[in-house]
Amino acid sequence: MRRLSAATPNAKPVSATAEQILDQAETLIQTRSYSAFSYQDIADALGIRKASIHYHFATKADLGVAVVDRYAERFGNALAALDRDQSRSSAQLLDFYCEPYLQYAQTPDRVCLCGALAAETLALPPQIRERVAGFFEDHQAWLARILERGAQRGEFTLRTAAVRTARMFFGALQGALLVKRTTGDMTQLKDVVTALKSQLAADRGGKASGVKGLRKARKN
Amino acid sequence: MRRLSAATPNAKPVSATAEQILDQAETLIQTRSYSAFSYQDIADALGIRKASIHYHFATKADLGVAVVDRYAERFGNALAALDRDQSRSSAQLLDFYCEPYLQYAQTPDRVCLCGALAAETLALPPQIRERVAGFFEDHQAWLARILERGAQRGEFTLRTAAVRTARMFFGALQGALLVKRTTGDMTQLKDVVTALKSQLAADRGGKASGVKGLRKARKN
DNA sequence: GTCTATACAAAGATAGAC
DNA sequence: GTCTATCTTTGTATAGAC
Repeated sequence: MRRLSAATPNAKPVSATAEQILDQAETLIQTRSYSAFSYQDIADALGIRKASIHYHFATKADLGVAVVDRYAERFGNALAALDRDQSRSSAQLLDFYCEPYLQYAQTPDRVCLCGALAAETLALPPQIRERVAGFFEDHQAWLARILERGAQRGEFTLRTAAVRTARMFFGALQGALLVKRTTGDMTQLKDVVTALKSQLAADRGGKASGVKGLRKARKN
Repeated sequence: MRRLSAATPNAKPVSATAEQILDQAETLIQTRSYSAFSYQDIADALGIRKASIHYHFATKADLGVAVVDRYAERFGNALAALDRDQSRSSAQLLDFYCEPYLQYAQTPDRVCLCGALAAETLALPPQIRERVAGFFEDHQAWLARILERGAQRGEFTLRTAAVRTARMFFGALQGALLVKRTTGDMTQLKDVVTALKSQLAADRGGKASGVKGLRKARKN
């Protein structure tokens, strides 16, 4: 288990160029994968030379780590903020969570950075691999927390343990994004989000239905 | 939409070596991705030279296409057979469908071939891309058919249209497999399968519950 | 069908001038 | 910080002998 809020003391005051390199690398990993992008791609995009990139990020692994850290921190901060905000409904929080996925789905070829990296885990430097794993654990833990809370408030009906539902929820979003990009069918992601929400819709029983739903699904 | 049964008239009588090459390539794509594997990897594994591989598969793209075709056909045949078999319950059919995912999950580092390829769609030769898209469409269509049938028989309660549920189901399996491999947590896949089944569990209403469940979930 | 040899391009990375 | 130049390795692919 890892921490979400204090992900990294975002202390690093990276230069403007370094920032642009990170932006490009992030996009390239999301669209073409880590293995398939090169320093040359970034150099071309920014109008600089390969060697200049090595000044900012000595190795490709260093660059990859920096990209994932920045990405995870951005998400981590947003999730931590949502976590603290007790004013919103759990359903709203889930909506917020799905937002980035839906946004990526509107681009022709972007997926979640960590989803893309996960598909080539064994080809990744270990430092990157660990961070991707941490990202997954953090996000699924966050989702489980929100689902649990929503069930207690009677907003949702969980048909199995919150942790399991969270894993299904997360996997479905990641998988759907990959499918969407390959088939080009924009409705893929929307359909999955709709389906996920339908599964969670509270039974017409009222307040205690969340707990009731959980009980009903014994060891299931 | 594409056809499942007559996927390819599996007429090709490939040589023993070609078969071994396909096996290795399939495994390498599943574990390391298409971009990250090379003819050298296969040559090493089989104890032959790179050049020999080119005799069987002129280009890497050709090899990739052959791998995907064989993989899709294997699945396609199995699904078509299940489709024809009216004796099994829909729940059983879904169990069969999940089997390969659970088996991959038991290996340390294998995922679905097409799931792996989807993550690097833009780095793939178009012929491969198209086939992966076809695989996704076929499988989701198959799942939708089974879900629809199960709902009509009262085995399942669909909380939204079968097509949407199928997309959620498929995405969740694919996503979970990727997450599982990265985190190394064997329970990931089992949890998701459990969660998916819980979502489908028929309401205690009896026969007509499938249809009822569908009605209830209006435009949701 | 498999080998050696080789061509050719691209990759990640470093040295050192400016 | 960015450049040119260069090194080294690896990748895909071909030619031609066996």
